[in-house]
Amino acid sequence: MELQMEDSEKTKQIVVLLIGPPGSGKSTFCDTVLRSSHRPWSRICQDIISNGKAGTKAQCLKMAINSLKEGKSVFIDRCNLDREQRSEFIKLGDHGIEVHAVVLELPAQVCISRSVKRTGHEGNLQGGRAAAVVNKMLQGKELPKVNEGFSRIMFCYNDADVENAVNIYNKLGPMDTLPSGCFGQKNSDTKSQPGIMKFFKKVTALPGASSNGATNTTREANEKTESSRVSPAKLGSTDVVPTLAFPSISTADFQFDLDKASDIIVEKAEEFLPKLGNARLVLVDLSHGSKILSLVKAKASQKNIDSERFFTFVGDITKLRSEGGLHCNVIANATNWRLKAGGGGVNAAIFKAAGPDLETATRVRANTLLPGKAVVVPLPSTCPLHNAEGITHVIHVLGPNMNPNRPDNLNNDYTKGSKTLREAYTSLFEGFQSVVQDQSKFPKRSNQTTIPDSCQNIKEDSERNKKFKGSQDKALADNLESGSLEDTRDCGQKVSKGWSTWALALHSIAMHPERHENVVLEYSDNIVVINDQYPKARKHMLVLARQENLDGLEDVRKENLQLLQEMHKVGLKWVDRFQNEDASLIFRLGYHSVPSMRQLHLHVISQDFESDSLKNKKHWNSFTSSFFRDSVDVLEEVKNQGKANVASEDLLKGELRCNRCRSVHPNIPKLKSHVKSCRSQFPDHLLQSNRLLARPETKE
DNA sequence: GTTCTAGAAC
DNA sequence: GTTCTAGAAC
Repeated sequence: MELQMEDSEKTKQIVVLLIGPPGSGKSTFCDTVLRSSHRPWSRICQDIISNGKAGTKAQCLKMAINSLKEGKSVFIDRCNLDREQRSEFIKLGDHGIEVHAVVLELPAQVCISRSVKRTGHEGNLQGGRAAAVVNKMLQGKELPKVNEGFSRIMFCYNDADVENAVNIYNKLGPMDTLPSGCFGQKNSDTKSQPGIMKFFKKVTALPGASSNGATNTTREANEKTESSRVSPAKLGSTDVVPTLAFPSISTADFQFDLDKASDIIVEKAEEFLPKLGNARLVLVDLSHGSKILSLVKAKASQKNIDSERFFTFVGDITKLRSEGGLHCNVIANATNWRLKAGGGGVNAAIFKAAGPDLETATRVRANTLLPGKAVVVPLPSTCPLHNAEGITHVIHVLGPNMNPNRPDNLNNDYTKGSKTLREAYTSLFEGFQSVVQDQSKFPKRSNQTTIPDSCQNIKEDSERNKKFKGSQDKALADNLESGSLEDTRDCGQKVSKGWSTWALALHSIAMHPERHENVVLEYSDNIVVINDQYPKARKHMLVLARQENLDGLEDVRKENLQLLQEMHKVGLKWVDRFQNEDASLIFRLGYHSVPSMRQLHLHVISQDFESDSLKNKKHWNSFTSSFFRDSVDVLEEVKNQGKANVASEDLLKGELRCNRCRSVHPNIPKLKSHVKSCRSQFPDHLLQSNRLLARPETKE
């Protein structure tokens, strides 16, 4: 007891090994503790230790030693399922440092389904593979024992146990220690498993612990559990939750009233949380004494807003993960109307930390920003913020200017100011919402990669390289392969990597229709209309979008809706023209799920498919399977869910079916001869919603 | 995206 | 033998 008292006077570092399979909630555990603990922690996660990618055990050990030297306690966030895997980390405890284990023994099904569902995990375990991996790992599992060298082991079997454990470490101050022993284990092959509730009684009864923080900690944790205000499954539902970190808009330079601003922040957070799934919003400020943070914190708690999903955080918004242990995949930038680096505060810091990549990526999206508006900018994977902090998007947002010493201020008009600030947060949170939706449905994208995921990237790179093959010199190819260079051809504009030269033709026409008079049928500021060079039917033309960075359907977002509507309208106009010439022509308007050529283009194609250029299965299936996405459906989807669904390229390899009667044919010539004479009605699906455009008298 | 062609399918 | 496809090359 005496010893314990003495020890508690000094900082008492600990090493905590998390033990559990993928999906058991290890990362969430660490993140939650790191977020609010007063003890300096370092989370050592093998999944991201190598520049955001999976690394080795040796790297983890090295980093752990460094962190311990810096006086931090460490979480070892890797599976650590067998004794051998754990042994070297236990040795870290040789110099008076305690080594703890927290065992996340959640039902395998829970872990598997989380692993399968997860889209933002820093590791590499998505899709159905997860089940196999988790199962295999669990087979080799050895539960930790005190005699391995742990001074303390805690077992968690459900979310409530996990929450208790989190709280215990959460509240553990730098001087505090926790009682030694084995806690919470269910099937007792050890003697000391009093179960979680018994454990609390035991701890509060410990005389030596009564003066240190651990007692209070555990008691509070206990009370929290007993009052059962903890919503289940809040913890560990995914390992990395989509999180937006944002600074308070307009309250620094623009001198917006803090009290009013905090009302608006809380109001908007409350409004958006329900729309954001499990995603989190974090208000960040650099200083500990931040008034806006405390105001927001108080108001949020008054309104009973879920503090797991909306909270405040003190730290540098550009170093939240590396220095604060808080992983935010999206950060907001309180920017200036020119969307330029400089000025001061957050804007300068973010542009500086992100390097020139951010400026380039921003320029592609917008040149200026109005107060109340926001623009979402995906960070290229080359960007330091992406690599080091796991930030995939920066959302620039401009708030109202209430600073009387600055030009264009609102002259203390808070009616207008508040309206604009509300609008700013709405734009910001909507932007975040669109990112969350993208990332949950399309976790893989090379130029807009969400979370480091080496396997996906490798796969995608090789896919892209297929298109790329043979078109460039080897040096460039190698550079692209390693992801170190961006393609700077074509007007010197940066483009996402991987498009071969032939695939750029449409992009070039879209950007410079005036240079392609011979093929361009018409163009406006937003669209270019051309005949398809290799028409796959009697009439086949393309409506190209003229917007940069809109390479295909996958890139389409809500903000492009108007453009899509215009493209559709122009397509309809041409259908009308063609049908005036030949009323028997029947058309469909739509997009290829995955285009071969860069630049979003709408196909306007007659359904006869009478063409010598239609030569192979890929041609046929790209227009007649669900790989072809009808423009009407795309419009609906973008309107309702902020993006369009895209079908798998596998559909292109499917059997050859007649587009009318759906009969199967063995090869292209036979299919074509059948199609030429097939007079069956089109499938029901196409007869609905104007997917098929036919003149009334010819509609069969 | 197309062209070319080896070799599979018939 | 010819027809047709699939994959490499561009």
